Amino acid sequence: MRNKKTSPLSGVTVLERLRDAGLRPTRQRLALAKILFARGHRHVSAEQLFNEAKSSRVDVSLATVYNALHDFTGKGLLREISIDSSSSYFDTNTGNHHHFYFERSGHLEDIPSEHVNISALPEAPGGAEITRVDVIIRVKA
Amino acid sequence: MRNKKTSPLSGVTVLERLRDAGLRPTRQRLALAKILFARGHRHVSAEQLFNEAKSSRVDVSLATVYNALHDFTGKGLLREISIDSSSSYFDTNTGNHHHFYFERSGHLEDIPSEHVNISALPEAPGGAEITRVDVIIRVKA
DNA sequence: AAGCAGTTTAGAATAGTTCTAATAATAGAT
DNA sequence: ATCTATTATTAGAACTATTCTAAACTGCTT
Repeated sequence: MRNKKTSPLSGVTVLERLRDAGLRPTRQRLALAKILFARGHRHVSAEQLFNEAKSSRVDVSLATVYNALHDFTGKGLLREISIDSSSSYFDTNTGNHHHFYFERSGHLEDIPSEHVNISALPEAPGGAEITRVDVIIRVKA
Repeated sequence: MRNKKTSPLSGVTVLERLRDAGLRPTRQRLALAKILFARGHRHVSAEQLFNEAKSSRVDVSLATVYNALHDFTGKGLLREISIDSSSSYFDTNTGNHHHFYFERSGHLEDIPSEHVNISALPEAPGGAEITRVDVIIRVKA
């Protein structure tokens, strides 16, 4: 086996990120995490990630892609979004923000939370704790 | 032929509602519409509606339930909501409002639009038209 | 009453996701 | 380094929600 962990920047950082999250940095998880976190924030479906992995000659099964996405989500590295019941998206931006949803293309775009101002939020019934507030602006495009 | 149009939203009114929407008031659509619109607003899944129909000895196929839900949605009698990628809900309240989503039970509850105040909505990219703005408040219950 | 477009239906098909249980890899102790 | 217990990966089967198919039926107009 070549390629120990001599990769420039991405390799090591991604590895630390997995370790810090308490996830074993396996070959597959590292490869997927690199694809996910290498560049800026993105929204991916399981199928998309699976295909990208294949294209970059990373050999992972679809089940592993699902496992990784859920593991990452469970540890707060990703956030799951279901806008359209046909499939889920995973957002690498786990901070507080909202979304434009382009109905025609099914594409998502982040809206920084400062750009949306919500006032007068109602109390949750029975004093239940609010997990989060999602604002989805659907646009016809 | 009792029960002609004694209650505001039963029998005849439902029939008129379908006709006005340009939908043929078939036996099945009438029965489903009665279940949906008889009482106050509600959120139903296809499976739920199918079961309620069975319980009230209305003989409809699951395919017809799906057809009806989509036809009603297409004509503005219902509004589709996908919060959880596992299944869709149809809301008999088609007016402007938002939702509490109870994560544990998967239950939905309406929030009148007056109870949420959104200011500073961003422009849609490329001047695209905004179809609607959904606010989902997820609560841990 | 007759014809036809619009509906319904059972069951097959599909899409996305999860499960199974066998195999392999990792972390930590030796 | 090696051993071991634990955790991860995998192919393929299974599952769930939904859509499709194509044949039978119904409500509407004439």
